[in-house]
Amino acid sequence: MAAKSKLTSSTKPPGDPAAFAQAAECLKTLAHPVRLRIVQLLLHGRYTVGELAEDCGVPDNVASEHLRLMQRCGLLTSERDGRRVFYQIAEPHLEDIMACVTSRFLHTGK
Amino acid sequence: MAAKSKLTSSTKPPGDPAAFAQAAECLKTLAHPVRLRIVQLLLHGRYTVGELAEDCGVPDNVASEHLRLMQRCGLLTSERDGRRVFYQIAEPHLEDIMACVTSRFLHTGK
DNA sequence: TTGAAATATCGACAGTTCGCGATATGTTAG
DNA sequence: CTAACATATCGCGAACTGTCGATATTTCAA
Repeated sequence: MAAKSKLTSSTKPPGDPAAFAQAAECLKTLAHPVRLRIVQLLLHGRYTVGELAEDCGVPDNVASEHLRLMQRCGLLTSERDGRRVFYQIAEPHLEDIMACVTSRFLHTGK
Repeated sequence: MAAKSKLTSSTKPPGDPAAFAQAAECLKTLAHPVRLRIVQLLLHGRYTVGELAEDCGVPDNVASEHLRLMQRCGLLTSERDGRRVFYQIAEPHLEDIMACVTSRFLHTGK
């Protein structure tokens, strides 16, 4: 049964490769300056595509694509109101993750 | 002075674009299945390049490149011991972020 | 010294991502 | 109806990423 020598590990945490793949995809979706900013904004209020685009300094269609990406990933949901579309946070853990990111990079804490 | 109408926001969180760019780069570095697994392992113990490579199911040189990426980003540091090289966590916030990721994707909690 | 082990580096390739311009869809007003 | 507005989608090209094979470096052992 070939007991592979365990050199340094005391106990290795279990890790389902598929779960890591999924987590990586989700993080990759988040790992973009504009998308991070969008998430931060949506955690604090309700915004239309155009408002998000303007704040981020990108054209509307670019913002729309970022939003679609995050929606496909399950991070956001959208809701139409007349001609406008409002996006909102769908994944509760985004708040925790953004808190980590914020406390590290935008030492907004304090 | 064109007071731009604030439609939906109550108060927008401040956001330094450069900070978001840096955060995004850091997250992007983390956003890879192998690198996530490596970080998880290093949070629990001390491993050589070869051990990490074997656990992740990738050739040694590939693991080495992933480690170098994370080192360049400031996430890890390395320490030589004979022919082996041990990597370790350099960025304290990695523990928090991995906790978020773990609780979402590897509901190892409970 | 020579050889083998552990890790690192390099060049090249396929695959992906990003942002753009143009166009398409959907909605409201006149 | 038509026109204007808000958002979404498509195709393209430039830039980047991940992986591989081959080679280089460092270290130990005999």
